[in-house]
Amino acid sequence: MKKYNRQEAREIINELLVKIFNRILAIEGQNLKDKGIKLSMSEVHVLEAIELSDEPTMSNISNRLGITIGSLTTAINTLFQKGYVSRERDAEDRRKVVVGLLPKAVEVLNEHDAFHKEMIDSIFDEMELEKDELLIESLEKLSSYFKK
Amino acid sequence: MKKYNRQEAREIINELLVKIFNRILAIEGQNLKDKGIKLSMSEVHVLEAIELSDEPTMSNISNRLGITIGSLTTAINTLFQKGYVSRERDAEDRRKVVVGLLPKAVEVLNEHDAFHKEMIDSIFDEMELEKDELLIESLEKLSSYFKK
DNA sequence: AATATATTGTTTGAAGTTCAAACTATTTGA
DNA sequence: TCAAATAGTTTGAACTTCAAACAATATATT
Repeated sequence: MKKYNRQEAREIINELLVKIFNRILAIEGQNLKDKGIKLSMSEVHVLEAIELSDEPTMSNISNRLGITIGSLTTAINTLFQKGYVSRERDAEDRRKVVVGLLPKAVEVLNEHDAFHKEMIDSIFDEMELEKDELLIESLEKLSSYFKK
Repeated sequence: MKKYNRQEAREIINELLVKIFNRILAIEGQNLKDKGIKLSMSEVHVLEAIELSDEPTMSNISNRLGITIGSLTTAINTLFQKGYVSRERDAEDRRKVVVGLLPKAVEVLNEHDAFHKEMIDSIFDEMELEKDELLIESLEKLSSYFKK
């Protein structure tokens, strides 16, 4: 196996961090277009964040996305207007707004999920990574490192 | 070592791809602010693309960035106006515009580079990844996979 | 050489994303 | 009760990007 010194390793990780994610975003965006889905990637991310929130209030969703509530309000406005999400005040605490996914949104998320699975599967297949326990473990470490 | 099945592995990679990149962007943006650099991340990316281009014409740079030439023109306009880059027509082919980095830009790129190195070093340190040849090799594969 | 076509960039108008700050409504705590 | 905290919305501005129309230069064809 080729030996990597620290400098090479750094450059590889650097490149990975800098370039790859952009490329993935572009690929995903193209996929949406190809399927005739009239949503931007950020709108899809909003839908994902709603799906993943235990209590999908404006605060929780915006927090998960790392944007301000104000920004989220405008995003939800258009998603609501386009018929992707519902919104209503919480009966218990009427300051809160609870957002819900309408069927149209669920459909998009399913397609998006399927696309992701396919992409990752093809990575595994082409790279024969299936049994790289160490890789997965390391990626998990990398992931948790950035959660802080 | 914990065993990961394909489904778990997929979810971890998925999460990595979806979330980490945004976080890194945010961290880098904050770093610029902290250092009093009045540039956005996209502007820094433009400078990086100029640095990495063998022949930094508008086409080459925009191509590397994955944006249209038109978009790049507006970006270069402001970077030029702020004194970060030079621009001049190519003497050989007067259709081309060759962009250059001025000292102010070089300084920013050096700082940005140093920050990246520091970030990756601290990942290595904290995660004790230094000797994970396999990880590096796998990341390289992952990286080259997305270059296609 | 003259003309058509291709290449390289710029400009313009529009849309999308985001933020900060001012504001409204509701809840909680003193 | 009344002040402070919390949850969201609105507004105005900046930034990023695109597509389409346009201008200039270079290359190919006749």
